[in-house]
Amino acid sequence: MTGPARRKGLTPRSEDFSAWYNEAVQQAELADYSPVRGSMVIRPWGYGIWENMQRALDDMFKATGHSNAYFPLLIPMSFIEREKEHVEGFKPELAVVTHAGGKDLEEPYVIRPTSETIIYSMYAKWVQSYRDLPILLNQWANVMRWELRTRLFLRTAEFLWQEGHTAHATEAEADEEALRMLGVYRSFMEDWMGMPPLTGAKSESEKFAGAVRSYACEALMQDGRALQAGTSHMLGQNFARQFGLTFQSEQGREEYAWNTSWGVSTRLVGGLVMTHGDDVGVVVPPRLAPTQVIVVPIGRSDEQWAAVREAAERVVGGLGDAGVRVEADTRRHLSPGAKFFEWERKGVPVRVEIGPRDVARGEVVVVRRVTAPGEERKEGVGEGRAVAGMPARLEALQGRLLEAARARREAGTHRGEVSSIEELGALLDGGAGFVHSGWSGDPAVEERVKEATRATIRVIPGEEFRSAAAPERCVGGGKARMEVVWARAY
RNA sequence: CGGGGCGUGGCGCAGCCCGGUAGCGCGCCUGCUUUGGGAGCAGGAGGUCGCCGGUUCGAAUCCGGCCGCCCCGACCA
Repeated sequence: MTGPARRKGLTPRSEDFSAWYNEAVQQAELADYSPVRGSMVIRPWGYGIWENMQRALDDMFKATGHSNAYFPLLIPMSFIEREKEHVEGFKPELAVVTHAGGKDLEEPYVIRPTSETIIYSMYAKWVQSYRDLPILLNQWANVMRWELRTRLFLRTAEFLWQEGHTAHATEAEADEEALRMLGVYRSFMEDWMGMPPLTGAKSESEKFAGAVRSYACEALMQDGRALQAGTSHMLGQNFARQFGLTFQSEQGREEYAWNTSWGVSTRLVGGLVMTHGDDVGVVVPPRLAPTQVIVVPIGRSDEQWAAVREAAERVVGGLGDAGVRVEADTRRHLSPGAKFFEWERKGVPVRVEIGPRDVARGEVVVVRRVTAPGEERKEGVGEGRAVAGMPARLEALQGRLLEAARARREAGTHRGEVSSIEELGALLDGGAGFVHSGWSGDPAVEERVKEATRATIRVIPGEEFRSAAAPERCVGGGKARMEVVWARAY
C-alpha cells in the first residue's frame, strides 16, 4: 500500500477520515508540524486563506462599529485568578512564564489563553461615565492553551484568532451585541466559507468559563461530527465586578458595565477542509482562495512554449483586470499532469489550460475543481469569453459549495421525537450528525447521554433552527422544556 | 493523563526476532531526451540509525532509562 498506487492519492475519507484530514492538510501545504509540541507552522497557502478570512471578518467588524486594538501577550497570573469560573476553566491549560531576564519573576505571567482579564482591567481605567460606553474593540492575536491532544488547525497549543471585547451600560445592549456578532459569524461562514452553521445558545455545562450565556455556531463536518466554529458570550457583570469596571449612570448611580466577548480562530481553516474537501484533496471556495484561477501553459518546443506563454500572459492580465486572483504556473521542469495534481490538492477553484491546439483555435480549456451532477469538468471556451465569464463562474462555484454543504447538513440532521438515550445513540451510530430532541434542562441527562453516546448538546437552537413541532419528551425521560441539538463534536 | 503505534538521508519505508560493510522507492543535483493527467535514461550528492547509559571484541539490531511524534480515549468556550 506504500508503493506508487498509494502515492497517487489520499487515504479515502470513507476509510479513515482522520488520516485523510492530516494528509489533505499537509499535501495541500496548508500547514506542517513544527519542532514545538502541539504547535504548527501555517504555510503560505494556508496563511493566505486565513488572511482572506481575516480581511472579510475585519470588514464586517468595522461595519458594525468596532475598532482594532492590541493588548499584551503576557497576563499577570493574579488577573486570571480573579474570576472564579474563568480560572477553573483555563488553569489546566495555562503556559506560565516564571523566569525572565535571568531571574525568577516576583509574579508569574501566563501566556494569554484569552484576554478578558487584561482587557477589562484596562477598560476599568478608561470608563468613568455612561458617556464612555459602549467600548467596541477587537484584537487579532495569538493565544496559547496547553492542550493534551492537538490536531492541525482544529486544536493546536498556539493558535491565531480574533477576540472581540465590548462593554455596555445595560444587559439588553450586551445581549444584543453578543447576538449581533453571532449573526456576523454566521453570515461569514455561509457567504465566504460556504459552511452553513447551526446557531443557538450553549447549555450551562458547555458555556464559556466566566460567561452568563454563550452562543455558538456549530457546523457539521463530512464525517458527521460537529465543529464549534465560533462563539459569542454575554459575560454579564462577572468580569466588571472583578476588575472594577464601573461607570456613573445617567441617574448618577455607580454601576458595573456589561461585557461581551466573541471569537473565531484558525480552526476555521480546518472546518473549511472538512466541509468541502474530497478524496483528491482540499477544495477552497473562490472567495477565500489565495489563487482563484491557475493558468497552466502546455508546450513542447521552445516555439510552442513562447506561443502558449504569450496567451497565458494575456489571460492572466485579463483576469487580473477583472479582479480575479490569478497566477500562471510557468515551471518548465514539471509536466502538465504534475501541475494539475498539485493545484487540485491545494483546492484552486478553476484551472485554465492553454496548449498549442488551444492557441490555434483561440480557445482555452477551463477546468472546474468540483462539478455539479451532469456537468462537464473540462470545457473548451473562446479565450475572450473565458476571461469575461470568469467572475460569474467563480461566484457560481461559491454558491454551489454552500448549497452542497447545506444539503449535507440537512441530510445529516435528524428531527422528530427521540424518547430515549438508546434511541439517540442508535441514530448517531446510524449516521445522523445533528440530532434534535427535547430536553428537560437537567444536567444529569446531558451527563448520561455523554457517557452512553459521547454526544453533547451543541446548541439550544435559535428560532430559525427549531423544529416545526416542538419536541414534547426529554431524551432522558419525562417532559421536555426545550429543544436541543446533539452531536459528537471535535 | 490511560491504551495502541512509531522514531533509520528531505519524505515514505525495509533491515532489528537471529549483533559483524546501512539498503530501497520517491524527492534533490548534473546532462541529454521529454511536456494535453504524477516523464525517461545515464551519472551524482546526501544518514553520528531520537537521546543517554549498559552488555559485547563489535550494537540500527540485545537490556535499562529518558525524549518526541501520530492515532483512540479522557480532558478541552
